[in-house]
Amino acid sequence: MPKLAPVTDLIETLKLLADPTRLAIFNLLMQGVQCNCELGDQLGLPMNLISHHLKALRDAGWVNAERDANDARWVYYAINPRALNQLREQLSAFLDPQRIKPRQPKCGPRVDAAASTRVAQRERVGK
Amino acid sequence: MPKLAPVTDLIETLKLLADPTRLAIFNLLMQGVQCNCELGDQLGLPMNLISHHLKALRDAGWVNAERDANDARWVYYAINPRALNQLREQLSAFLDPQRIKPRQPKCGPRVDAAASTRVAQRERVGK
DNA sequence: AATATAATTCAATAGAGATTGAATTATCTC
DNA sequence: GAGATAATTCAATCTCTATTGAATTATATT
Repeated sequence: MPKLAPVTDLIETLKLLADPTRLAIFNLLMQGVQCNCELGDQLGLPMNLISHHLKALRDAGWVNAERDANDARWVYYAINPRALNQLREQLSAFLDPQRIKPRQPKCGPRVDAAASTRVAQRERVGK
Repeated sequence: MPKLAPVTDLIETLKLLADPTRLAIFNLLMQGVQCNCELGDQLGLPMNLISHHLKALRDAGWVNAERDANDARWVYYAINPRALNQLREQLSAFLDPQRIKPRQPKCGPRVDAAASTRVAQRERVGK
């Protein structure tokens, strides 16, 4: 079991987003409120499949569901704006270029006096 | 085949990032240059697996590889800063809250005169 | 109450890709 | 050149989960 602790939160986020169908649904919701059947029509997919992915998005708290006030058979889905912001911040923090620091790899020949000596020796020998 | 065209680029990006092992590798590289064996040690994973994921990251242009100048057996891996910025921008654009527009779902009972009428009628009938 | 509609749930299948182990390549040291 | 070391490549397996089809739930209409 590898040491993945530092990224366990993020991986859940990314796995959720990384499915083509689910991402396409999410993308349509980013254009505004939609109902299940409308999503299915636009993507050419059956309702139960849409439902399945919407459940995953709801369980994660990314999407809110609301029944039609006049006819409760219809359910409208919308992006949860708070969750969207958290998502943005989570990714932005992870990908922050400032995180990259100058660094000496711990393995490999040391780039120090010893190494310089070795190089010098090799060059002499090579001649 | 669903209409996923709008997200085909992004899905490649996300699939690449959404694997726990690969993300852990990426995360270590975000801390600075590392060689294969060092990554394997820290994650407790075999070199060939590390290699496999590094290849995927290199193929995508996210990671650069450079051989040690003194001993070419060692290869050092580092995040490609340009690619990192593109990645950030791609995700940031997709998740931009500004994209969400007010919208009437096209299905469901119309929230218009007809609907109001229906509601009014139902209420009368219900009584 | 009976029928129709929107959506969800459930069980089974199928497919993608991560992991594993072995073989191979490239480079260095002696 | 022979042996050692870092890394990669290859083929086979295993696992996870998206998809599919059928059954079920919830609500509305007549």
